[in-house]
Amino acid sequence: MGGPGTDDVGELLLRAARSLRGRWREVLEPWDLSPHHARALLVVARSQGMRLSELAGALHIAPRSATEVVDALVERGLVERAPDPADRRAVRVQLTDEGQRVQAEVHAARRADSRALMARLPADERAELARLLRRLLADS
Amino acid sequence: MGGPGTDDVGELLLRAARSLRGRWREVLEPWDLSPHHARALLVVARSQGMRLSELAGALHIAPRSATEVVDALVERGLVERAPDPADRRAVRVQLTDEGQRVQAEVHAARRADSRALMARLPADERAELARLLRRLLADS
DNA sequence: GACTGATGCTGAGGTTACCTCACGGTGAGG
DNA sequence: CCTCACCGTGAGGTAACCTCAGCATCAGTC
Repeated sequence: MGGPGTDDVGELLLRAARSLRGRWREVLEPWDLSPHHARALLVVARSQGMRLSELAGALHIAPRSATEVVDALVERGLVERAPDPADRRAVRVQLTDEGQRVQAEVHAARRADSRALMARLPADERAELARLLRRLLADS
Repeated sequence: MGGPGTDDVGELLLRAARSLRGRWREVLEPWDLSPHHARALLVVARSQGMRLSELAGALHIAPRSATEVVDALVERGLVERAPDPADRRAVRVQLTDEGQRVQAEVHAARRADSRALMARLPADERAELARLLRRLLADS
């Protein structure tokens, strides 16, 4: 808008985040992954063999919805379900080799892009930005 | 990876924005408005009598989708369609009195909330944050 | 003044990412 | 072994998008 002075820092924050997400979406195109699925892939990579319900928690979605996310990733051959030997109700989710590979590539690409954006600021200002954001998030 | 210090400023940015949006959603509850509809209401308020296609542009959605947004707001009695005297194909959208009232309230509430969050930072740091974010947004 | 091609909105129908509810399989404590 | 809690999933629903087709209208050409 270019309102008066846009003293509204919140609006700036949202716009910056939107820009970042837009870039991310573009970055993901080569792999034909939605940001959503990429995020799930990353979470699974972070803790292999996690339960479906844990995944749901990590993604802040209902357990039922985690089933669908996993279905989609399984269909793409990126993750697989494995029975939990200790609890036959539970299902453990882990990356396939393909999933491992894709996850690594995507993660690297995202990181590179994020870094490219942040390169607009010199290192010290970037650190300052991080500090300020962390402070905002102190207690949610 | 939660790496050492999460040098990933991008992630912090996204998290801060998510937190802000979550709060916004709560703020809107009393009016039973989705963030989406509230945003549309605000856009219409900013330029009364705008065309549906303009609204679509401002919201970055397809023209067809603007029809639906307006339908919803009309149903809630917040906006109304008016014929464009100069072009009988076009439809102009404007706030009803109720819409005007609600928009003002919502806008004030959102602003107050954003301000409450930002109050975690002293004024000078807030200004610094705004400066840094603006720089990130410099060109898309 | 009629023809042609663009433009503005909307009906029909599809997709994605969520949700709740109900259910069968399983674990765990009394 | 019985009940009660918990795990994942089928069924079915919603919100916010989309594309495509169609009708009304406008603007320029002859």
